[in-house]
Amino acid sequence: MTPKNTPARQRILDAAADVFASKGFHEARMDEIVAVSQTSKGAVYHHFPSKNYIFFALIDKFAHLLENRLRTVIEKEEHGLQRVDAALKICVQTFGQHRTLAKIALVQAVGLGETFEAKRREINDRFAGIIQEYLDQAVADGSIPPLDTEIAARVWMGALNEVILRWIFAGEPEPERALPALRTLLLRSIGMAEEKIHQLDE
Amino acid sequence: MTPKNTPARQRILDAAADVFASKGFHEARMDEIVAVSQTSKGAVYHHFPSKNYIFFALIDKFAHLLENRLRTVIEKEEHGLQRVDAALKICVQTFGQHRTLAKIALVQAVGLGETFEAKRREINDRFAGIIQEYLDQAVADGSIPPLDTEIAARVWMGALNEVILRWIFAGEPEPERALPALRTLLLRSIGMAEEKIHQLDE
DNA sequence: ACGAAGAGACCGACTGGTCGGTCTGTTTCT
DNA sequence: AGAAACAGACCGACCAGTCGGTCTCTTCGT
Repeated sequence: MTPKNTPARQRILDAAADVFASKGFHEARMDEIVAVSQTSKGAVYHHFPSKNYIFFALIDKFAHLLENRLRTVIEKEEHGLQRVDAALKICVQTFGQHRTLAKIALVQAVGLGETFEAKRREINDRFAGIIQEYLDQAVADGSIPPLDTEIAARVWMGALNEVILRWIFAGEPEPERALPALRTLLLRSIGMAEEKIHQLDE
Repeated sequence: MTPKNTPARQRILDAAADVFASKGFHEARMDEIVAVSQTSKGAVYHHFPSKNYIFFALIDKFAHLLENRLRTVIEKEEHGLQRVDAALKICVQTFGQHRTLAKIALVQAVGLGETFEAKRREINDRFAGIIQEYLDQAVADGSIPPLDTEIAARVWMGALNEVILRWIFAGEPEPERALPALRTLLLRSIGMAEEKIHQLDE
């Protein structure tokens, strides 16, 4: 079972998120997490077995949150087009609500050792898989012309990733502003008819 | 002036590239670079002031190589469409020829401290700028409809990045195979007319 | 021609600060 | 009382970088 959330435990997680997000995994010092969380070395190691574990926990938490939201929102919509729109919106919204976790998952989790990389790839692939799944449906029901959905899924992930990243670092363009442009670009890329795309703009 | 290339110096750089690429910056041990390069601690620190410096040097080298090739190849072509095609090709080709450097630049350089991140962003922004520049030209000469070229440039970078990354880690799909699909997706995304895109397929 | 003197490449044992993690209490619940 | 939660002093592995020294190779005075 997942461990219960004592207030201290939560404070530690929040502190860790802040420190990891701003310093990166290696530069983050356990002592700083201790300081920011206003607890102690003892408390931290009472609740968590290691630095790695805390980092993993944060990433996992975010990945699950995003995946659940995505699946929920997507299943609610009927047609491929609305699904895409809803999915993009919920992604941007979730990243927006959790900037620090987003930064950890997208930036700080990259370039660590093989152990971390495996985890990261696994999550990455799962999301690419989700996108591909729905693209395949869209092809099957004739909403879009046939295409290499594997590549398309990667292209979409990369694009979204980059736009979010840009916002995390530069603070602009705001996702809410970038979203329509992004949506148009992505839908066009898979050959969606121009009229259909503009249906969403009402 | 740039330091002259003694054989030892070059061996150290090559070794560093291998070790950094496979282990990441922090996990890479100077002792391993020493071992792989078949030199010694003294030799390494005789040629380079620090671990950071070597890492920077490798990234810079690759970024300049890529930028030069890009500019050369692009200027050689007349029309927007051919330029895009040539640019994509040379990117993929360059990444392909330098897998280890590519991995360092795209993966291992992420999530290090503020110092590294600044450098990385600077390079990233420069490339995004290049893409945007040519997209703006294409809009100006009427090859494509008006659009938010800043977002479009980021989308392109992200997409290319992700596809290359996927290949670096999974070994497939081969860029040569992925390239046509990628090209079609990207050109469609900016509203290039379908007939024009297919002109490239002859 | 040739040896001394210098320069620069290179070697590797060693060091010293750093930081994740532990351990011995102390306090606070139940 | 007993256990869980917490505090913080302390440990010791680890590793980037140092430093005294060696080994060529060139240069130059005689």
